[in-house]
Amino acid sequence: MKKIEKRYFAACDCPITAAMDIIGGKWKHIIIWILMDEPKRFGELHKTIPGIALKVLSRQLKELEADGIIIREAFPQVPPKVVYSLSEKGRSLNDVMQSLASWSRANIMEPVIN
Amino acid sequence: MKKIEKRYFAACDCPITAAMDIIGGKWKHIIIWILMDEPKRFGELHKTIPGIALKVLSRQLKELEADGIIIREAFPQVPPKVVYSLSEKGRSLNDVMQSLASWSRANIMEPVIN
DNA sequence: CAGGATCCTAAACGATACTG
DNA sequence: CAGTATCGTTTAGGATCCTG
Repeated sequence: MKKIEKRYFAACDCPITAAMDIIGGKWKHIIIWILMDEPKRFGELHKTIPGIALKVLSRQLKELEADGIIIREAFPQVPPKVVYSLSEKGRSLNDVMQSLASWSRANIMEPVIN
Repeated sequence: MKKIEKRYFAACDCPITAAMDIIGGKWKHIIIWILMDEPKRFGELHKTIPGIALKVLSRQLKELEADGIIIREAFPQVPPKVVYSLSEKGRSLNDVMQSLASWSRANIMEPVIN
């Protein structure tokens, strides 16, 4: 599916591209980071991530689900309730995320709070 | 400079964005990965990374230099010679890169060789 | 509440030609 | 050799409205 077309660099011996392909982009890593804490509903994610458009959040979630990183669980009730959580594979990204976080904290100056 | 405009998520408590901002994109992590091995000239990088356009490689290198990740050393001779290498800060990304690489190797199926 | 549909913008990416 | 200039393409990201 999607991933196949997007994986350009298997030719070079850079084994990082696969991971970057999954956590790359403007929001994916943030979503994963948040879900690493605990499962969340769609609306919660939307509120937790300031600035993300509904459609974008929706699509990112779908892509992460397609990549086997997160699990979407829909409860058939009115109003609807959908809970997103990390899969086993998603949770295996923890080391990567911690590594990224610790480098960020060590190397980045003051964040822009506003 | 550039980084400031591009850092959107300091508001959320996701400390990963800073690192993703630097190694994100389609090529940055590949360039860093290659330079992690040894310094390379512009043309070598171009040959080592199949598919990257000259203009794109050039701009990525400039951005990485601006972020303090790589060092550009130009030798004033004809024909010109320019060598790119990782700075101390760039080399400090090694843990992150190894972490990404090991996750990728563990989780990704067959790369598309062609 | 969770999101799909539609339309739009900005920016990333790319191919080719050219220059100091 | 190491790029820059120019132009074109692609796609991620976004605003708004609508629906089961």
